[in-house]
Amino acid sequence: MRADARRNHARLLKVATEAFAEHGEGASLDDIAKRAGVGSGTLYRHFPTRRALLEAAYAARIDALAERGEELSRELPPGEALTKWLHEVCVATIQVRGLKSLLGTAATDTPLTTCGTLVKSTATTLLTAAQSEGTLRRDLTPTDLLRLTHGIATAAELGSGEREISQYLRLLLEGILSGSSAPVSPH
Amino acid sequence: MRADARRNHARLLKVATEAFAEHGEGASLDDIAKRAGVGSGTLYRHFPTRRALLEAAYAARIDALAERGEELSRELPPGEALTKWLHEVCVATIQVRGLKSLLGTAATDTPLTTCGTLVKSTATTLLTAAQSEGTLRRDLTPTDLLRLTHGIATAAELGSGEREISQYLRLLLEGILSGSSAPVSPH
DNA sequence: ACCTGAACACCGTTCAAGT
DNA sequence: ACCTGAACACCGTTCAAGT
Repeated sequence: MRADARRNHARLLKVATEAFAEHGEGASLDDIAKRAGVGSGTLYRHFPTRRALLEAAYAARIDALAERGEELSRELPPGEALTKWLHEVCVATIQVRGLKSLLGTAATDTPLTTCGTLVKSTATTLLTAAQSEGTLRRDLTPTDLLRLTHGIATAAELGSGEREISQYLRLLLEGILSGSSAPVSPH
Repeated sequence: MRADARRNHARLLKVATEAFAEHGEGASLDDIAKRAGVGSGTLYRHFPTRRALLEAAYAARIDALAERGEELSRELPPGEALTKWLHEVCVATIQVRGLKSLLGTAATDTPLTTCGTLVKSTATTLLTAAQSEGTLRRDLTPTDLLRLTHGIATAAELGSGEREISQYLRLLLEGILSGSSAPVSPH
């Protein structure tokens, strides 16, 4: 890669991260190119689709989230590790604008993106451990778990945001019908 | 209202309903105006915002959903009525393109739209009945319930769609942690 | 090999002119 | 009182021309 190409790539990534954080995943691509000081064509050369740019901009974030999951699985009992990680995934989904749809792509049976594969792999680790321990239903796949977590984040987002995450996640974990006990709390 | 104004209003509503069904809530407003045979200004005169048009187009649908809830509350035991209604809300959320964001507005403490108020009122009826009966947690407000249902629909939408609704709704009702029993099935 | 920016198609919204 | 449609601002995407 030529020197100026590499520099443009880096600047685009930096500006894009800021733009997505500020305006969400719908941020103007033209504006990103302008702010990075390159022609719009250059943006499309480096990142042919909005998704590609979004992915590149948040790759580090996603990596950290996956790494954090592995860390928790080493440090805590399976049930607690899973609960805590799901909580952090929800927080990231809401708090980091533009991350939401990206995490949504992880919730498919065969994730098409690198970050999707990574997140799903972490979910699998935490889920199987909790299932072996006996604190999680066996009829639940990693895909189901990620979808439901995405749903909980969406539900919490309809409210004031983070405040509802703990509550709604606990409700998913315990069920909303009467008669269930409360084996694990999400905080 | 002048005769031509009333005719335009009706045509816009008809075309808009079709357009939203076909292209989702982001359907082109300009296209709607063209297909209705009116100038774009006329559309804005009748429906100043996209939301207003969306609401008008789906008002009948929402009314039917609320009415259906009242009907279920008369015909079935509270727990079953609630479960069945939530299932139907999820189906409508996914199946009827453009309805999703509209139902989202019902999930606030003080809904701003007529249809939001209606849906929330139905949710309240079903929820309080189930709580009185003792089959639903007491620490759950109608707003929470609608938000969680919206979340479940979103989760199911990440999959193939309707197929997952029953499963995910049951998981919310029963909880995903081990040790819970299954008092009510959503079908 | 890479970049630029004009050009094109599209969309939402407004408003002066018309009836 | 209501409608029309040109006009404006904006956006995504492509591509001929440049270096």
